[in-house]
Amino acid sequence: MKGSNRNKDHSAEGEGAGKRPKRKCLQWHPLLAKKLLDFSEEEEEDDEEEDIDKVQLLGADGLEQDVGETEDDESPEQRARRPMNAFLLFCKRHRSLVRQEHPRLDNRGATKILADWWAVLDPKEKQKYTDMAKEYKDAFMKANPGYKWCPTTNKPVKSPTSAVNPRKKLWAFPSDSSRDLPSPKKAKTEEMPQLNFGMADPTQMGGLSMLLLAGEHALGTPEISSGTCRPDVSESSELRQKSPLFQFAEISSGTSHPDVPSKQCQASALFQFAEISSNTSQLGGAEPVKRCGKSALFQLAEMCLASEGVKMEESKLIKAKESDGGRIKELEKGKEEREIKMEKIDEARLQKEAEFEKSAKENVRDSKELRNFEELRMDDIMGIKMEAPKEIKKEELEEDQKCSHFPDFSYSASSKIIISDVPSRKDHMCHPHGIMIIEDPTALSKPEKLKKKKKKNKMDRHGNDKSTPKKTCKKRQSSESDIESVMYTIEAVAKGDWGIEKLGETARKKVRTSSSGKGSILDAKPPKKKVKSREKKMSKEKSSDTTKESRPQDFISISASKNISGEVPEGIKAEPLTPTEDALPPSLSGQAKPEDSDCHRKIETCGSRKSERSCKGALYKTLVSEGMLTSLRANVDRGKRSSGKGNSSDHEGCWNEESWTFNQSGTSGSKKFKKTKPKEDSLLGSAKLDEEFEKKFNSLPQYSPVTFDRKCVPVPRKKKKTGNMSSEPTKTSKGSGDKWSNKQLFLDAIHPTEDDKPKEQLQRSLAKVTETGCNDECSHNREATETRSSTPEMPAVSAFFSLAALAEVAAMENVHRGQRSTPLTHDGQPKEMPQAPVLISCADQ
DNA sequence: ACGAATGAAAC
DNA sequence: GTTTCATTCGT
Repeated sequence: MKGSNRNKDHSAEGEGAGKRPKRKCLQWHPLLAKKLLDFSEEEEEDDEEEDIDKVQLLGADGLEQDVGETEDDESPEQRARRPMNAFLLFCKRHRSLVRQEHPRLDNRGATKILADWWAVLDPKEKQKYTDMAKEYKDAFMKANPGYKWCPTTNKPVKSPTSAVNPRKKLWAFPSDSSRDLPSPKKAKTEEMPQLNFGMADPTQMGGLSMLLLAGEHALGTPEISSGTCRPDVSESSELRQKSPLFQFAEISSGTSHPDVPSKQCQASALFQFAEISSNTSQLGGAEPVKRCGKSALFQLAEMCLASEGVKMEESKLIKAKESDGGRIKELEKGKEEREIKMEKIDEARLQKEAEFEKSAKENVRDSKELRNFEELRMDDIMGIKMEAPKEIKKEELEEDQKCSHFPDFSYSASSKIIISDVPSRKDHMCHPHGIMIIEDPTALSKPEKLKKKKKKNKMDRHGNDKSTPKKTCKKRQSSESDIESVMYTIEAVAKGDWGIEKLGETARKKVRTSSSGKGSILDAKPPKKKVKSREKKMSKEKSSDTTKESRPQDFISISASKNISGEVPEGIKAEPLTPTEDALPPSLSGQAKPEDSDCHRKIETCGSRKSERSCKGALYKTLVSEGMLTSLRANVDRGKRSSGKGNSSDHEGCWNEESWTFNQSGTSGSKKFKKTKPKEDSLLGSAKLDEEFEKKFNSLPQYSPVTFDRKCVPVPRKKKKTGNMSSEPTKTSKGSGDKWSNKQLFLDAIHPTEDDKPKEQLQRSLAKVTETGCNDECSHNREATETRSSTPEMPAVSAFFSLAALAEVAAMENVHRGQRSTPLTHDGQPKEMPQAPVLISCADQ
């Protein structure tokens, strides 16, 4: 939160501030705000017409707004920014990566690099950006019919009132100014979003504003929406066909759909998505909104609490106390019941897991595993829900399931990231199953982990890796994270106003504060991304806990990020844990995973049991030595900074933040929804547009620097050496693959502008890690991986690490940091290389 | 504010 | 063809 807004946008809110805000756009006045509130309250469903009238009135008051389509000219405020072109989109998406690599580079330099990358970029990939740009443009135009790109030569514009906007924006745009605002930028301002929101709507929104309000209102009050909405959605057909963005634009503009009511009901895919993820309410707008919302969230909260409780117990066992305890204790108090629940759940999970493992073992194939895993997960979820609900009434449960279930499913499909073993050997090493699933919902782990993790983990690690009861571990892990997640959830709820009664006390507090009135709804949006992600995560989190035997620590969250935007990185978990350790028959293990794991550990004890830990340790050491951790950290920090924005692409940021979630959920999710139920409401016109935009934006592929690097090896940035690039299409494209490939996580070494050394080192180290001690298979596999480096000599510049591995490392790092010394690695040489160029990027489709 | 890049649009 | 501006942020 904090970081994000600083940029330009504040202007909006504090118009007074005067800062530099680029644009003033129509500003939002406090007065307006009031009005806004009123409106929201009063009507939710009034017809558009009325709304419009009101709007007009408002407009009159506050500003002039011409709703008219014609373009008007002058309104200074409006300023919609022209849509970004493909290259800009690309820049936006990758700039952070570039910056990471080259921290010192100024933007210009970064831009150059980006240009180079762009030049090198595979046409196919480029096309994606182009298409996105086009789509966005179309949507934008639709929303702003009269919009002219250029003020025409005359650009009197600036001069006139130039004062206002620093930057640009002069032209007018026609009708719905509202939309303009939403332009990507604004939307971004994460924090202020509310403000922005408000700003836009009241005055100049025109009909749209009303719609938006109504929509928002609806959100706030599920019942209404539910009543009005129709499940079917007549509109859907049309809408569906169009891209969400487009639809959104239409809706917002009011052009296309006459039906007010339906609109209200239907939220844009994005919106829906968010809602769903949040569990809040209106799932489909369709039905039983209320219950759904609550239940899932609620359950989640409970789960968290429960886990917390468990954790506490364990922790006690381990060590009597923790400094943090206070909070936890409170939670604990009431939560015993939950604990019980958790236990049950756990049991169920265990069983399932066991089954899963078996199946997994049997099926070496990734695909199979994946499937199984997913299924399993689903089952788990189901089971959990089923069981958990005891308290909850059956009816609610059922509904919840419907609601949540569906969403979950979709999410899981879309949002989960599954990494197959194949790609990354390393993963295998650590995780027998080899399949990693990253769930968005994972939110759990991160935040808390930090705090607690450090403490606890230390303890655990020190003392008993093994000793700790399996359960505990798991629970613990989840628990810790859970708490955090809960907290987040709470916040989210607060913002969003979801009704979460039960959440912990803590939650309430927060909620209260934030949720005040209608505004709250609005508020919710701003944070949208975060909220969404969290929500999503929440829904699933439980499932993630599964790892039983393994120790919690293993999981990793890439905690570092935690602070970041507060989002949750989510947990990344490696489910599989260690078959090797306990029960796997050698034969089975031999097949695939175990060995891999062995590879990792090579350093420590190759032979005996290679626990994941050892692998981790090895990895950690390597990373530390190479300075990779440092770079990761840096990235994380960077991520914090930019956290709000969509582009957060940064590694950690990625996962943590939206990127991951977003992406996944975004594209696929939205689409699904759309198709399924297209609801697009007019609700938040602009907001949606933005959201859609962001969603899409996030879904755009992000390429690891390595990719580009390879392409252009030697040259200095300046000219694009097209030659090289062209030759090496390598993998850039591959990332685009639809399936999991998209989601693969690449850990790449980025070469510093000109420095090759680091890179080489990194590579070497990576190779070491991977191969050392490994059987042939390991290396073999590695090669097999998509990544194969183009040049045989450099093994793999980009090595794939499993998320789990990374997470583990991160966890270690945290510990390390906390203690100052690396616990695991005694010798660990935590030296930090200035900037080890390591990037983790996720490519989505 | 400026600039670095690319691209789209309006000249 | 040229001019504007879209994004990003360190100077």
